[in-house]
Amino acid sequence: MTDVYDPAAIEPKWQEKWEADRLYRAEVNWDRPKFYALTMLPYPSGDLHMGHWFAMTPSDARARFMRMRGYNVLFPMGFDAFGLPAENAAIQRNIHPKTWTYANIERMRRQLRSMGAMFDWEREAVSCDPAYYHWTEWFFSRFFKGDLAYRGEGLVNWSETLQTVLANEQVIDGKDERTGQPVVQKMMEQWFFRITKYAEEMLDFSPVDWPEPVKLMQTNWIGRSEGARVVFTSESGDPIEVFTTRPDTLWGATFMVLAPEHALVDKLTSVGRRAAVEAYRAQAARTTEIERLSESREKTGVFTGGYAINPVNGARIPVWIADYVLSTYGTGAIMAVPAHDQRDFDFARKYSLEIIPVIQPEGERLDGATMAAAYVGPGVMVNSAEFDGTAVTAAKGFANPSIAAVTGWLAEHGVGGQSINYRLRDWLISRQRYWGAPIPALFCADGTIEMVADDELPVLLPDDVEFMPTGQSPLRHHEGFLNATDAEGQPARRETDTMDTFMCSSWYQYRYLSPNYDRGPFDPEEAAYWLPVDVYTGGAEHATMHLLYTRFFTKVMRDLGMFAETKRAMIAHGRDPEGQFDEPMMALRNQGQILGAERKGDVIVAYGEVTGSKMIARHVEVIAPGTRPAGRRNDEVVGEIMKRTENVLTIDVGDELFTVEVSPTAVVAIPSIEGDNNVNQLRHHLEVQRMSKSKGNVVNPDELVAQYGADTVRAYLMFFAKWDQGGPWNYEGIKGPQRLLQDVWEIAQAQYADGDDDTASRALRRKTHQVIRKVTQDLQDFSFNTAVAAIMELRNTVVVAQREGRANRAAWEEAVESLLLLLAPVSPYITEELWARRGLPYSIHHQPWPEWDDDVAREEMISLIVQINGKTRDRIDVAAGLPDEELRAIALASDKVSRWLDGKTPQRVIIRGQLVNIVV
RNA sequence: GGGGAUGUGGCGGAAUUGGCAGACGCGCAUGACUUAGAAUCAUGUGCCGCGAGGCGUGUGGGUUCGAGUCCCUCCAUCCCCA
Repeated sequence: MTDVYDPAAIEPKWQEKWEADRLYRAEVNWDRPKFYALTMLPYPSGDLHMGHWFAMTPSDARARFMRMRGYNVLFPMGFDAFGLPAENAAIQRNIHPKTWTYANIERMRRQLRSMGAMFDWEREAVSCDPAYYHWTEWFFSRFFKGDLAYRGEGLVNWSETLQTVLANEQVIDGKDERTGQPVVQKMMEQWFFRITKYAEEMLDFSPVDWPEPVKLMQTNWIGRSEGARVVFTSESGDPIEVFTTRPDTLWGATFMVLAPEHALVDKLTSVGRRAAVEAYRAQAARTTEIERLSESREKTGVFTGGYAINPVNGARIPVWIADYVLSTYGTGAIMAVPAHDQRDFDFARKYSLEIIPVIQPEGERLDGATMAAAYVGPGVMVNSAEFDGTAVTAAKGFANPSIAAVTGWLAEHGVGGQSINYRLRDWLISRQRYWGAPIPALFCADGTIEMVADDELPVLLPDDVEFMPTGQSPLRHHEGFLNATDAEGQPARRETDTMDTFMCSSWYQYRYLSPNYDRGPFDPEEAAYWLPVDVYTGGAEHATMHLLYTRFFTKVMRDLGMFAETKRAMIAHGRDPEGQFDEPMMALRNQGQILGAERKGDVIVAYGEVTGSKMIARHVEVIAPGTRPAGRRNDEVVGEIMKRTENVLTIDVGDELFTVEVSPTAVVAIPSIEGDNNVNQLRHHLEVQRMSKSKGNVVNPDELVAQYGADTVRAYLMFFAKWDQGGPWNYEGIKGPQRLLQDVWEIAQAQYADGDDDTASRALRRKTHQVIRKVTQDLQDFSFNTAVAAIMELRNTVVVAQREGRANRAAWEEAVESLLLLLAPVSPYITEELWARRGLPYSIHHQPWPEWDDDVAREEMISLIVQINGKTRDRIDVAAGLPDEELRAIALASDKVSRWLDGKTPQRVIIRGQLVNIVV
């Protein structure tokens, strides 16, 4: 007798029992091997969506798998709780960011619990909690004292009308996303972290097991290039330093280009050119960096009227400014060699500047007047004085003899030398926002900057703040916050910028170790056991920024001696601390993104009056697609709804998008929905794209969980797509995992009549052991979809075995219990329930992972594949393990083979495993 | 624009080192059970062809006894950009 499978009854029951029993409490135990499994913490946006489940439940299954394999597993969870959306909510809906954030956290905690994950909630960390940001501030202070934090000039998005700084994500097409006000790029003094100091070390991935694409992206992001510094001189004697990867082309430098923001521009600009230069600088300020770097965009620039002297040959060359040179990259100035650099070439052609080839390819003569493109290949140096004839190879950097030779010459003559440049720039940490960790800096009356004393940390965010509709940080007007006293007791002004939230998420893996610890960011005793993170899971979209920042953070912590006590504790427990603090996460695995589903919009016919560029509709009717051609006339519009905002529709009428406003009294007719219809029931088109609240295509897992149970949703998420790729969401296939669990529910409680067929028993055991092997390897490799598929295969085999009843009871019991154990990490509730119902000891999640025996798993028969010229012509069942000669004889004896050979003699016979290929 | 990825049935996807293309699942079809539907069960299901057979992993080419897998070309889609 089995009752029906009712997840709504069993899931809450076990959830409560597990919590009461502290089943997932992870405690230091030096007698057991540790495993720190970490998954990226969510931003508390309000509701957990399918993307969170897709990221977290497979990570949880993996952590559970490791636990069953004997590891003491730490799998914590928390919230990355500072950030812009909370502040937007405050501005738009007049809710305090703190209220909004904590309400969301509370909601998401409940949703996270329903997942059935083995999170140790006693280790939860919330980054906006003063107990947390106390240490974020403390880190900042330490970084400052270690000369890793400094004040510098950085570009910000400045809105002149709002008098405020906007975040990059608030700026779209050079305008404020919310108000449409224009945004300009403005230099402003801000805080930076010296991440570039670690550029070289961060290029070394040898200690970590990370995906190749992530390592490649970080390597490109850091962008190391070898070259030379060269000091040019302006006519007034000011040095202008440039970095070049091609010092061997110095003799071909025919002009210089400075960034429009370069400090020397004013001084170099001649009286006659001043107006043009100023106009150009204003225009450049309106251009984003991405646009400026775009290679497809036409290069523009203006001549300053000034000249510089090339140090290698004394040539007098004109100095231009152009926005393709960035002040934040390199030295903000370049030497232009149009003959051998395509950007410089385009620029020179456009403005009729001189082009002098200095590298001659073999068997070809370049002519500056007629070249169609810059020459960037190998050759020999020419027109370069004593270096004429030096070989130029395709090698980059100092491995190229021409580059090495000229670089050495520059150093000898005191006009430059070897230099390594990185694309990576220092980390701009300042945010002109309220809802972030305060920067614990004081601006003293004498102009110096000091850090708030440790015993006065944390600098608390004041609660009594008013939010301006402009988005300006309320801290700037909060007298109580602004006014402070420095170490000498003199009045000082507090820093009102807060920290980038990437700062909070750069060290949370340490806070989880001891979220309530108050003598430091983490407890060294906990750290000595758990560190480093063994496997980190999260989205590939964080490949560069977050993962680069957190690596930098750990390296700084190591160099500032913050792990000293942890090392002592490690040694005391007999663990070697060597190499444990060079990297935060030893292994990394990425999941892909769940994209919002594509959906067609309703096709409608709207009748009404056209006023100006839109129609006010009196009647809107949904029609079957294709029944009427899209288009518009004076009083009638036909087309698909692309967008709907309240009662305003954007209709695709074929060749353009047209706006239809549905009047409040209009009749809306939707045949597929019974009764009276209203405008809100009209469906608009959705593209396949990232799920996000602003796009309105978020799939809420709560409803699915209510309908199918968390176990089924978990199994489906692991099954429906490749984990590392993700894909557009659809729940069409959820019936598969639902049937799996339904079948397991019945199998595990079925009465089994003992059988006595040895062959059947062996076959059942063989499948059981093959599946144990497959699931073990797949979970090891994060291949969740194939692991679930293998479990389904075992289910299929067991269902047939039950119907046939020929295998013996031992084989049956082994198959059924293995099935439950293999499924336990995927679907923890149902397996716990069935384990208990079978009278087995609590908890299934404390059981050891099943082992397989290769001998039991070995096939007895194989299907021999017989190919002729690589095409399969026959399949013959033969015993496994026959020698090649025998396989060859069997294959050649096949009727089908002789028919295909048609009397011809085989030239070659290739035998590989169970395949025989006959070449004719 | 730069960087990173991905293209396999109607759909999601599977396929150690180059070696049976399409595991597993959804969907669909036919049948069984049922007053009916849902659920369940059985069988089938890459495409063309009555069949023998042919064709098939985005496109076009190449290497090989043999290519989804390796090399070159082009096309399409997605993600990230301080």
